[in-house]
Amino acid sequence: METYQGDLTDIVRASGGAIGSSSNICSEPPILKSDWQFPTIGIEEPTDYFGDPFSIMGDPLLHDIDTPPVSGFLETGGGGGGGIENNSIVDDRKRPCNIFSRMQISSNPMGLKAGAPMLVSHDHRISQNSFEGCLVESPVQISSPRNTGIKRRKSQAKKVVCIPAPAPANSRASGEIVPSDLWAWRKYGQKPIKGSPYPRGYYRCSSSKGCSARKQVERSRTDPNMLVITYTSEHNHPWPTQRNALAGSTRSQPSKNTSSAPKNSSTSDHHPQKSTNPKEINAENVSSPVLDHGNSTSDHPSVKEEIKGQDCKNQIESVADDRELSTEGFPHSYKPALPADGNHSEDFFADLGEIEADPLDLLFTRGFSGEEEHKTLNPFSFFNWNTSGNHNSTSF
DNA sequence: CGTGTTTGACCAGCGC
DNA sequence: GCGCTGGTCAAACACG
Repeated sequence: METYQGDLTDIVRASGGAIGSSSNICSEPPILKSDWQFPTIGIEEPTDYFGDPFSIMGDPLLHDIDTPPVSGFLETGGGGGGGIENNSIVDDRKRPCNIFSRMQISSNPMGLKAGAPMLVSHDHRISQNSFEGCLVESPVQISSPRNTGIKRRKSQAKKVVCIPAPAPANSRASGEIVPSDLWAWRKYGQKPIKGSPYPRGYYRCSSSKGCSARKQVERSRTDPNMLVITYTSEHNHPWPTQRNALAGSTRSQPSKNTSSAPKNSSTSDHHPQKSTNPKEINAENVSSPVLDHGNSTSDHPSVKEEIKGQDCKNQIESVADDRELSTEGFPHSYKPALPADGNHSEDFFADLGEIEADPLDLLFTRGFSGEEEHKTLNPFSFFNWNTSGNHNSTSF
């Protein structure tokens, strides 16, 4: 459970454009809508542990939960693909503390087991306002077998987000997709998944040493253009003021990797290989820091709701309709768990500015071209994150 | 030196 | 209980 802030954000971002397009969401590059506006939910104070800005918000999902929507909720067994397998989360969701409770379970984005039940919730509050797309929540315990007592598959809560693979811009030459987010992620493993031509990459938050936030990135089996990101655990720290991860990350070309790349190449996964370039790194990380806590609101973009076993693409489409994401895919309501002072945001983004091609960059600069500068400078303004909870800043 | 990626091996959960 | 599979570790290596 951790904050998925950033991650989701990224996702959103990545998917954002896609969302706009109906059918080809996955393949098409994000399209920015000038008229799009973030939802004006005024989340003002991040809170909850980990600074979940959304903590203050009621659990949108609960609503759904209470009212069993279409399909049952999924409970992820943790295991298999994305962990979206079982259903049983409901109770947990109601828990205030459970971030995942806020999340929605998406259908099997990955095209995982057909039988796997997925939870879908449509909370308009979320979906429309926050972009939460389809998050899958599964009770997952964060576990690291070797580490402390976290158990692996069993009950870890997971959030699954399906997002369109980042457009070429974010992708590497190799074609790898690199969604980016503000959180620093370090890849600690990659494994081929049975039944899927694409390998799954395992990432852990490197923004903070103690952070247990993890995410899994893999391509959708059904739609290679879609990336399925599964978040596990929450960030135990606010959000990276600095991207430490970037430090060593810059490998323009994995030397070894190059060689190794080929291995992966087989998988053709985009995400898994993060690249060396900070940019790439960012890109890879699908989520955005901000969103994490978030609820999943940030996810929306790609997130689809898999109701009825539709595959991601379909889901996404539906989502797109509902939510008109910004091109960026930022969650409307999402607010980063930043320190109250606005300075951080600036600094933070300032750094971002350094990253070329950074999705964020694009968002703030290109995407919103024509907008007021301050917006560009202050990303949060987009989200109405001002303490005042303004709505306007969000309008693009 | 710090951080990231790659990759094989290990371990545990799960299904039969 | 066994085998399969997924998740994580840790060594080796690369980059700035």
